[in-house]
Amino acid sequence: MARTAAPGSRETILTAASGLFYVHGIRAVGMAQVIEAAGCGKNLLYKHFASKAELAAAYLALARQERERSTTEALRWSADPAGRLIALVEEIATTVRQPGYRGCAFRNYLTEFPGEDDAPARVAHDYLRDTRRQIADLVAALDRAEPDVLTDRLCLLVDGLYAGRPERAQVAVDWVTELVRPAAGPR
Amino acid sequence: MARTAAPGSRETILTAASGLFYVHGIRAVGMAQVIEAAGCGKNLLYKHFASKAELAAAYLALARQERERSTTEALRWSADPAGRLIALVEEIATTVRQPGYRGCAFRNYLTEFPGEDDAPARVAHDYLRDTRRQIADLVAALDRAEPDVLTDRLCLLVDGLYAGRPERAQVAVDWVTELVRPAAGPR
DNA sequence: GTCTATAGAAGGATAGAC
DNA sequence: GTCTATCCTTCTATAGAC
Repeated sequence: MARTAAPGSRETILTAASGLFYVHGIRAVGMAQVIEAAGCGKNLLYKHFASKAELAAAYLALARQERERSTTEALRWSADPAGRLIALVEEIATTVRQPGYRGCAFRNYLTEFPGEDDAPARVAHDYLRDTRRQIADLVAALDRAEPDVLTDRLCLLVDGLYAGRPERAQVAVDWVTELVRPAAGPR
Repeated sequence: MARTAAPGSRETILTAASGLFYVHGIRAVGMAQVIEAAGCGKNLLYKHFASKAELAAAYLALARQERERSTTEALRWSADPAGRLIALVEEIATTVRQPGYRGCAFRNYLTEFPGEDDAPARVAHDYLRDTRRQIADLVAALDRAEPDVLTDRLCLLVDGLYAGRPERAQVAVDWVTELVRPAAGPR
């Protein structure tokens, strides 16, 4: 019988690539670097990922999975829409405060590859569209007047939170709390 | 006799490079592309700019000049701090709404070259620091309680405005107006 | 023998720099 | 124009597990 394929080699490569891509940017990282970090041969990498674009798409897809896992976990303890919106922003604030934080992977990709319409760009655009829709749905559930304005404001705030410094994370959380619980008492 | 250097050749090259850098990103544009767009020889480019990093630094310095020209022009008609803050954000909103808008050049650079500490990175960091300080100064002039919180909120809002879609530009302007003129009547 | 893996050479394009 | 270097990708050669 033939030699069995190494299990988990795809994950090993993808994990190595993800770390490098996020820290240094995708354009700055060469395939040789990924291969060295993964400790595999070139053939194996190209067997799992036909091109660098596909590897980048897989990197973003994995990032989405991790983001969604964190988000659903954060939303687990809040039942009402206002609490869920606060938890949503709190989770992003926690992410932003992490030591190695280097921006949103999806927004970073679209900045690194502007105007492109390949597989990773679609993953990035889909993620941004879906997360904004999630905010819109929660705002709609708040049953307030002018939900569109509040949705836009929260999206603006989230975009600023992702882009900004960790020092402003708490300010964003406090602000959202104030916005979705207007009569919540002193801040 | 030797031929005299073409006057304005530096500006021609820098203008060509700036357009390409902003639209496609700096990493995506090669020096050959800049040379072709500028319609000059390679030697002339390297006479004016010793390296691509220097050309990128000049591109960002030019972008800063243009931003500051627009900003001072926008602030010209407002004397009070609140009006100036609104005008500041209105000017950014106008920029964001322009057809070819592709993000803030300085923030884009820092995303394309993370962790770098070269000449263009310094230009970018200086610009961000100074613009944030400008907001802080205007907020201080408002003479309100908790100026730091309002400053952070405005910076958050501005970051979100730069990062987001043009459709949200008006929302940002309205929000700032509400923030700095709390009793300004119906929106 | 057969399959998978690594390692390295080589293709072809393009990069920045002189 | 040229030089060197590096990019992504492919192909070849070899070693090891079944």
